[in-house]
Amino acid sequence: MPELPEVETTLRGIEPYIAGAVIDKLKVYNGSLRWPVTQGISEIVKGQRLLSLRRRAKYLLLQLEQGSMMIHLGMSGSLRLVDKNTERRKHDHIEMRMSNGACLRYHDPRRFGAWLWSEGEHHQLDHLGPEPLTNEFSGERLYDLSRKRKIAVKPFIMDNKTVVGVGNIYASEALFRSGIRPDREAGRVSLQRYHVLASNIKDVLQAAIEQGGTTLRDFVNGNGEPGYFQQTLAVYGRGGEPCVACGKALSEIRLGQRSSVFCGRCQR
DNA sequence: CTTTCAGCCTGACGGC
DNA sequence: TGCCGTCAGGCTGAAA
Repeated sequence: MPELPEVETTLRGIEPYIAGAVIDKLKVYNGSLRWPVTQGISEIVKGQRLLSLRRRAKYLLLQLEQGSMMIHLGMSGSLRLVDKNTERRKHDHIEMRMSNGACLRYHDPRRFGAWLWSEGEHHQLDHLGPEPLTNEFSGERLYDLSRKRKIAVKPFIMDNKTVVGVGNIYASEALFRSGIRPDREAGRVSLQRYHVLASNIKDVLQAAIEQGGTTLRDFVNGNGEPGYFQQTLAVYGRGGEPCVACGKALSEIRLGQRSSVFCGRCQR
């Protein structure tokens, strides 16, 4: 499940091999993704130079001479660079061949991802909050946005309007590090504690991005799946197991349809 | 306005 | 062995 660090790692992994090259061919084998892949995209992008790549939230944006392609990896998507003769795997839905020989394949078993072209803005980006690793995202922002909000703090920080790129794994870990219960009302967390939380969100994401850097070579003839799983997770996926800090069995509840694991002693 | 929730999809896994 | 139900989860859009 790619979260922001995995998307950032994917960007850094593929960018050196395809930026500046011309798209020779884009082949869509199965365009039935989260939204249908843009009609006629192969003809639109053929022969266009890929000018630059960037990331916004968990979206990858590929700037072309005319318009841009926006890719989302959804729950199970990945991109990898392969030799063009490599046999296509099951769930390899899109292939992009470049003038320099690079061949990029989009793999997505659950097809929750997206691959769209637009001449102008991609409206999915219209109402996104700030990037977590910028100064726009801060404890003050969390505090200000949460006043009088009854929503639990965990779904509050996972809301893309609050801050982008904080999925279930990193929300759970950041709350544990901050000693805040995930089901606490967002409006009942102090400014001081939101400072700590914002700082921990930045730290866990930054650490994961740095770890991702060690797996970049996997994007060339590798599986294209960066190793977020290598990161030590204190609570995520550990319901019932002992807290790494105090030993008490970790609690597991559901918030906003997502499993939430926390320590009832360390988090208040 | 805020909050909740169904639905999209496949693979892994547990129970029988 | 295989069948069935459940879970995983980002995001949207509709309902409450």
